[in-house]
Amino acid sequence: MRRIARSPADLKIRAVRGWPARHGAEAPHLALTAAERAELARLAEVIEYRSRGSQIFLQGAPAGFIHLLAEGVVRSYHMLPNGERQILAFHWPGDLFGLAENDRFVNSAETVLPSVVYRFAVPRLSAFLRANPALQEGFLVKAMHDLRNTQRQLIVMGRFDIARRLAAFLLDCSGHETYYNPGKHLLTLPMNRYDIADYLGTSVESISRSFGRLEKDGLLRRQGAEVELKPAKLKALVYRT
Amino acid sequence: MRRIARSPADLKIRAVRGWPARHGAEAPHLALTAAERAELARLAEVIEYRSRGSQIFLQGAPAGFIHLLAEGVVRSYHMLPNGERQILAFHWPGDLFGLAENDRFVNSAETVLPSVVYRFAVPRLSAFLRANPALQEGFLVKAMHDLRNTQRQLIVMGRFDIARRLAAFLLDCSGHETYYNPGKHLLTLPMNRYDIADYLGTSVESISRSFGRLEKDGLLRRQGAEVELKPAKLKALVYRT
DNA sequence: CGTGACTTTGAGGAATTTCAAACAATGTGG
DNA sequence: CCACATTGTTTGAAATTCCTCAAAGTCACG
Repeated sequence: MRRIARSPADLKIRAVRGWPARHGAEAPHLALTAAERAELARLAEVIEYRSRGSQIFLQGAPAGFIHLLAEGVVRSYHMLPNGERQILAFHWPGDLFGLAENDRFVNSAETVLPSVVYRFAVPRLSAFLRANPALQEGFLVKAMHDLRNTQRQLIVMGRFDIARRLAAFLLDCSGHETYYNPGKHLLTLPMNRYDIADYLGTSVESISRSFGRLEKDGLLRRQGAEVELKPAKLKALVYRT
Repeated sequence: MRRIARSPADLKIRAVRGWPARHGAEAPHLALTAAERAELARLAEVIEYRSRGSQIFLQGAPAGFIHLLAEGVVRSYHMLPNGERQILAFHWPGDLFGLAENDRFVNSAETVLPSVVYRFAVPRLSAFLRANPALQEGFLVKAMHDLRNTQRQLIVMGRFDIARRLAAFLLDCSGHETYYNPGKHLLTLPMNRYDIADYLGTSVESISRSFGRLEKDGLLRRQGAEVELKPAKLKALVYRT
């Protein structure tokens, strides 16, 4: 972990409004003004994590900060007393993370890849948001965006079998163009099978078998560390029947 | 469905801050001023649903409103193309509901019991929140509260077997004193077994068998429509091992 | 008192987990 | 640059949980 300088240009918040402000195609990121970005960047400490699996914070620790991912991939997870791990979300650039309850982090966060994080002290950020209603509205929009996504995941966990969960997950990942080549339909998964299993509420073995099943049925092809997707067929599995 | 007059006194928002504003015991509801309550009540239309199972809105319908439950119990659920239903949340008085995406409701909502709902037109509410940063902060706090709860449910669905899911659910319900007598440990469940099954991602039969299992193991006793809980034993099952 | 909605029980079958082990990829020190 | 250790992935077989189908029991209400 190391503090570095960074330009406000890459500060962004990934969220779409549920109720669009104006109609038409909805941008995947909030429209922040240059001034807002600069101010936010000034408030934050920028932290670079140089390796995979770096701890960003631990559940139960005093929670004085809000985190915004600038670059890389992060996992938020919760450990149960028996050692089981449930990954609650993978975070991509533009995502906020680090929910608290009673001033303690509810979950832990670790890098999946080397990452860069903006870290905001809560009191300073709150004060700033109170003074900037437009930005605070942006944070509200982001929270509702995350709520929608978490609810969607709840549907997946409640009603899909493992192969279908995996298909839904792969389609989600393919929404992040840094790791997906839409021309060749080639997905480079940044996380390993254990991560996927702990995210989808199952075991590594079941994930591996589901990959096998989807491959046998022609919905994807494993190619070393990469996966060639057949998006139409995957969607048919996820959304039909 | 009927529109009725109602006093702003019962308008409340159920949420605890993750990062308490001041230290000490955290109130279970946001501290709204009388003026804020009155203003909000003035903005809203009050709708009374006189029977169980009344549709409040349907997924896919144009989403012009935010809903705030004043009285009763409501379920938010999502229907899959094959007719399966996943209940995403039960709402209690003080809960906001009705998430949208692209101006359409993502989920449906129905009353579980006769209920009273404040309905806010989105443009008017947004304008009002923009002009009242303190209230908008309250809505942000509420959204993060709901996000925490949804994540907790994700842990339950991802890592708990059915009996443990049920135990966790019953403990959640016992947090609502309208339906729980803490002296006698007597819980009056407002929803039926189908609702519980569709919330916990399982079948009615499994719910029934889990009730049987928990009863046999002495964690609860079924008494007609009510359930006598042994909270300590239920917590031991949910939080240990 | 009958009817429909809700709940419980039983039995067989399917999906998934668990345990074990082999296999593949990756990185490190000699 | 290779040998070896480590991490990550896949496969097999047995055990378990849960689902599905079927049916009986229970409750509330007109």
